[in-house]
Amino acid sequence: MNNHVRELRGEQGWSQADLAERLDVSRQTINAIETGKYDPSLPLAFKIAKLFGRPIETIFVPGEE
Amino acid sequence: MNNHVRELRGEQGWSQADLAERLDVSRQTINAIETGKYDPSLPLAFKIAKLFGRPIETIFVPGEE
DNA sequence: TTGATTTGTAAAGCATGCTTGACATGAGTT
DNA sequence: AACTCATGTCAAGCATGCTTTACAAATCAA
Repeated sequence: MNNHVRELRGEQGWSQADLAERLDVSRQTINAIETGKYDPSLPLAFKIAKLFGRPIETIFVPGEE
Repeated sequence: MNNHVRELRGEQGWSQADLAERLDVSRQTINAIETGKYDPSLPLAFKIAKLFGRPIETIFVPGEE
């Protein structure tokens, strides 16, 4: 599952630590998601989508590696 | 996290076992999601949304218990 | 070049998602 | 009554998501 978290974070000028704090998760979790180590849980995906003001489907893209 | 899986499944006249088979998961997984025992993973949420032809946000509703 | 920030990564541990197998109950048949 | 199907639930086990701590490498400012 590919995602656009890094680009969206970059648009806001946020570090991984900044984003982690806003989502109330660890910085390593953000890094793991951005580097494709694993997918977020559904609740975390919702928090990410809400923070960036976009539908989940426009941030996370299944089927890609 | 609340969801409308049971209603959507009912509209199609499918049993939990039917839906499980279409999603390639166990019947117990469907039952657990419908009864609110846990949320699906993000990949499974995508499969459910695709099967019912609706956005994830219209099937899963965070913030409710 | 030194120092501060950012990112990547690793290990160990706990929490959650999903599996198989099994059993109980209720509704509808025959 | 006996049978079948759908649903709920439990236990044990494996896979994944997330945590903290820690350290290394890259970037940029001064």
